[in-house]
Amino acid sequence: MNTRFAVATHILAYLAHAEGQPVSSEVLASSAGTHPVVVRRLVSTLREAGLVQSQRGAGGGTVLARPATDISLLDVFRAVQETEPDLFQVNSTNPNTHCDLGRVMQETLEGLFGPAIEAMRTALAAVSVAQVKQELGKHLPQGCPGASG
Amino acid sequence: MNTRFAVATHILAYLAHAEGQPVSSEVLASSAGTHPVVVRRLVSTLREAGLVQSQRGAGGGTVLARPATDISLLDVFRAVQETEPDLFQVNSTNPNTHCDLGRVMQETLEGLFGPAIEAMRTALAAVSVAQVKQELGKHLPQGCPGASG
DNA sequence: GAATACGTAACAAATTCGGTTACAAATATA
DNA sequence: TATATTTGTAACCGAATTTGTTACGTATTC
Repeated sequence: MNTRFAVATHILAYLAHAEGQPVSSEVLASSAGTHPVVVRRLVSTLREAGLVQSQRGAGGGTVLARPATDISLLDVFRAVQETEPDLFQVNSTNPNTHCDLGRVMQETLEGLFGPAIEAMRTALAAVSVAQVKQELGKHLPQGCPGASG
Repeated sequence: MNTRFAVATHILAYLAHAEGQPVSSEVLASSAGTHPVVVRRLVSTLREAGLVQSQRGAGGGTVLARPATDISLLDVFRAVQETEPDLFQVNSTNPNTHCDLGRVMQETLEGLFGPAIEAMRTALAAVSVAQVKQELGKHLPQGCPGASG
């Protein structure tokens, strides 16, 4: 799987910590251990999803579009995993023409996987970016930016 | 994502329907709309996981290693998704050395994603291959192999 | 011994992903 | 206005993954 979900969460947690101060893609990239352009790509996606806002030019950067308590991991997941409906990709390439078993199998599996996906969504929806930030603070050693205390 | 999970489930449902009669990779491939070697590769994985048994030679093929009611979708998922623990891959490549935020973020996300993954596992564990076969029968038009009635 | 069928290695084409460079557009500031 | 900063995005590369395919050895039945 790709790392977009994790990096996006990383970015959002960082923005939550910045508390409204615009953060540049360079800083975010440095923190997440990736390239600024990768960050900008991700931020573009997050912006389309309405999770962040960006400002060009000197002193610009990205800020959260709404309180961190109002952004769930499900929001993030939906934003960056454009293939979310295919989490369990069911399409077995070329379904056999014989009674169209392939299509039927697809329908059946979708129905059976549904509860699994729904369960995961529910669990993701229960966690906010604010919580992520809070957890991060707990785990960070003292003296680090974002550390509690 | 890859189609292995879906194809593997397809194969197992077919084997459940065959009720102990060995099924060749050619027949399975035809049903799943793929190549016999692809099936054999998958079957190899399922065999290592103890879900099926194979017999070489004329009249050979693959059969379920235990009752279809005792094989859950979670078993299948675990067997074919060797990257299961990375369902939510957290590693953001090169964590920044600064306070090792990358590692901390990884720990934090793993802790927060845990419940989501667990919820999905639980839901997958609740569905057996026998149920898949049964659902398939319901969806198949009458007169097709496996159709109910 | 011949036919059947699996087991597996090897390879190619397609896709995906992350990183990188490059450059236009926007914005603050001197 | 001129310059520095920063985003937005296209383009490309290399690595990895996935699927399909061929090839061939091995096991089993007849």
